[in-house]
Amino acid sequence: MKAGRKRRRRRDSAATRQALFAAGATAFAARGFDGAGVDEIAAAAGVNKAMLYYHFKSKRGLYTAVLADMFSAVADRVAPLATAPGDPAASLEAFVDALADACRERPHFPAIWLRELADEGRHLDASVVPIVRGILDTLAGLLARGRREGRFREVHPLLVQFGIIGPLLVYLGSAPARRRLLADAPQLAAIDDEMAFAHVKVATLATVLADPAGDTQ
Amino acid sequence: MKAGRKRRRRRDSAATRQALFAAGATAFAARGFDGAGVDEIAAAAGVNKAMLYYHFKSKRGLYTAVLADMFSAVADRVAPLATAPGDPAASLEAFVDALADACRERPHFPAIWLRELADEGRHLDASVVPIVRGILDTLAGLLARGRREGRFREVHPLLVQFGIIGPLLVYLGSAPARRRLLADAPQLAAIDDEMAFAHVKVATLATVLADPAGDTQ
DNA sequence: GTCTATAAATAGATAGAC
DNA sequence: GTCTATCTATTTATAGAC
Repeated sequence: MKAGRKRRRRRDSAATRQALFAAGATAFAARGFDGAGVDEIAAAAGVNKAMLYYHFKSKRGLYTAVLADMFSAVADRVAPLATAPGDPAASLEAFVDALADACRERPHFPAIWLRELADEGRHLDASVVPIVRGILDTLAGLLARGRREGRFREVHPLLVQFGIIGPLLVYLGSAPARRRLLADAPQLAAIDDEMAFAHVKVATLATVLADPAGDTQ
Repeated sequence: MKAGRKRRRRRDSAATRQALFAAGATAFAARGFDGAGVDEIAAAAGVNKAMLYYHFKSKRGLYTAVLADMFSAVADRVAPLATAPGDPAASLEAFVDALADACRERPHFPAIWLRELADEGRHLDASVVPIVRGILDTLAGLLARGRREGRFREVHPLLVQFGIIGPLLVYLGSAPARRRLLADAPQLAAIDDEMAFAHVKVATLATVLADPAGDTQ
């Protein structure tokens, strides 16, 4: 009975933390770090505001937890691709899929990343920086492998990175804005997710694949 | 003398307004609508805070003025491209250049647009919506022309739009963040603007150009 | 048109009871 | 672990003198 009570308490605590996390992620995506208020976050989570400070220490602490979860998810997925066997082009497509999957599981992901890019890293905790950096290093490794194997041209990793996340984040992150702006043009607003991902892959491969003729420049 | 005084007063007033506009654009780009404070904006402009309300009515009024200037500049530049004579592919590259030029003249442009995309249109005044819409319509017209002439495949205008502005805004808008995150890897951080624009053009054309063989699917 | 002073509201954060 | 009540700082905005 004592143990039972303990277990229940622990589960409730984890549920509270999880509710705050989810509400925070949603609020930060929709309104940004400065726009989201701790009052609304707590209200949306259905818990008291003081709980936010108990579980995450501060508004910034909650934000950092959301960011770490986001970027870790991507980093874990893409890590194997830098040294994976097989066609580098397939690995590059898998890199796009990994990003797309992480975004699908976390609807708050694209908007938060878009804001973070514009934010001069002001809200980016030092603990998250290496994670983001790891993602870029993985892509650079993948591109180097493709080049060693003669499949890829020499391209700047950041340009490839931006060529992928740019359209992806803008497409997924602007969905709410699109619904407002294009409410009167449904045929314009209608896009299929898979079509968008395929588009990104075509565009990306076109910039990195070596000329079939064989010259690398 | 009376006229002279009048003229001088008018010029000073315009200068005040212009200083507020510039300071506001910079602050909104760096910190977002909610993150930027009217106090800092006025201080950065070197004028009194009350002047902001006199000239722009509210913080939101200033923000709307900045947005209208941004999107009007793009809309004006691209407008002729929908019906321009000549190769549609060249027009599409000119579309990219028009965006790039507007960003070059307005360093605040990319970051503000990035934030706006994530913002569910919350800070987008109704007067600005048709301007943004016009840009998209121009691109749709350009793509339709290219398809009529057999040069382009059938592609969703929004995908092309996102394929262009995504990398472009992310590349240009993340410059401050990049300087922070990649301070220790200058060879990674070093990108030439022209290289980035060329990259975007290659990626875009690859997704819209019809197969040279002639089949449109 | 420009400034000073201040109102009015809201923000993030904490102390302490339970 | 959770809630109530509150503190303090900051924010947008305005009234009124010059």
